[in-house]
Amino acid sequence: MSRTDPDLKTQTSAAPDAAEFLRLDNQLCFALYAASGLVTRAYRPILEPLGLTYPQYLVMLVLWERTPRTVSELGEALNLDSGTLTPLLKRMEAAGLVNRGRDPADERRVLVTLTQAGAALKEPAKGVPAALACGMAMSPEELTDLRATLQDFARRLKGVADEGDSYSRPA
Amino acid sequence: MSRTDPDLKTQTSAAPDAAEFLRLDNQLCFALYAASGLVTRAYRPILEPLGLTYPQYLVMLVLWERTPRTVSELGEALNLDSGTLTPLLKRMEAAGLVNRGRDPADERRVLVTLTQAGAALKEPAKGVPAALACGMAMSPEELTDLRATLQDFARRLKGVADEGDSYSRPA
DNA sequence: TCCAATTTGATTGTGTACAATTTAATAGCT
DNA sequence: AGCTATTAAATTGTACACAATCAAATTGGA
Repeated sequence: MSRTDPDLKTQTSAAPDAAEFLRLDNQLCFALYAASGLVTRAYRPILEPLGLTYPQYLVMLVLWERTPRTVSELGEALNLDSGTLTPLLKRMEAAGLVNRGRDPADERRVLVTLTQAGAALKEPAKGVPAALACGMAMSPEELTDLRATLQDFARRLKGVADEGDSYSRPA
Repeated sequence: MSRTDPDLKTQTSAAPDAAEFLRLDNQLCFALYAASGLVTRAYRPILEPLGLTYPQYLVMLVLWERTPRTVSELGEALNLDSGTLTPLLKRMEAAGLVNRGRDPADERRVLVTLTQAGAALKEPAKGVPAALACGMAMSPEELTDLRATLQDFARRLKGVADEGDSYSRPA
């Protein structure tokens, strides 16, 4: 018995019985969890010269599309709440990438805009996707399929999460 | 022009030009990042009654398979380093789920074992996969395909990451 | 034997993440 | 106007996550 597989339990996928079947989504969720960590890790050395972390890069992608944005708009786009975004944006402000200021029309809102340096960073950042893509070597079809599957998966999971915390729903 | 899509830029996937093509893996990586967050969120209400977070649940899955395990074995299985695992395991020790002790044969190693309470938690935890799976409603084929694709994707990404930090390689 | 290189965890510092609470401001109703 | 409910961020507290560094133990020669 020389199984040297370090994964949770990579079955031979021959004939999964009941117990194994239940383990399948554990494997799937873990695969997702692990792949996400690898994404962050893969981006790190590429983004480091730009002075960005991966979540900060995602914020910049949104801001490069259109600006200004409110904190809640960023949160909706990235699936993050203010408890995550506020300190993240403060660090980006300290780095001179963005400005934060209250919306005069509605003082509850905080408008996030790009500084000149932040806008200028778009140019060197154009090489980022290629730098990553050249390493993973997936075909456009594979990329498209996986993305579509993940988005479908995410839509279903969002449903599960919404059922879970019933108290956070309008009623 | 009434585009109300909150995503980064969900194209119509008609005829991607060069710029759009480069954006594809941004979308893919973000989809992965977002889906991973949703996994953690979906597990939260299910694991909360067991007193576990999702990473802690992953550690328990490994320990329920076989015990004892060293910290580095856990790290290899879960793709986490000691800086993450040490405090996590200490919290689990404080919660009475695991014991930690040096290996008499090699004092550098720390052996993690299950307490009675930790081992007993396996029973109620058996309902966890079903609780999650019943909500996402994916066919076994879909689950298997997505898992396989993700693992393939992860293998390639691992390659990219290893190229990135060239200083962490043996030489 | 002795000692340099390696291995293994722990520690430190920074940066996400999110639930729960708080604060401030707007909107809606009477 | 005055009051209540709602909304938007910020804050607080807890929990990952990893790079860099440190300390202790083991290993492998010379």
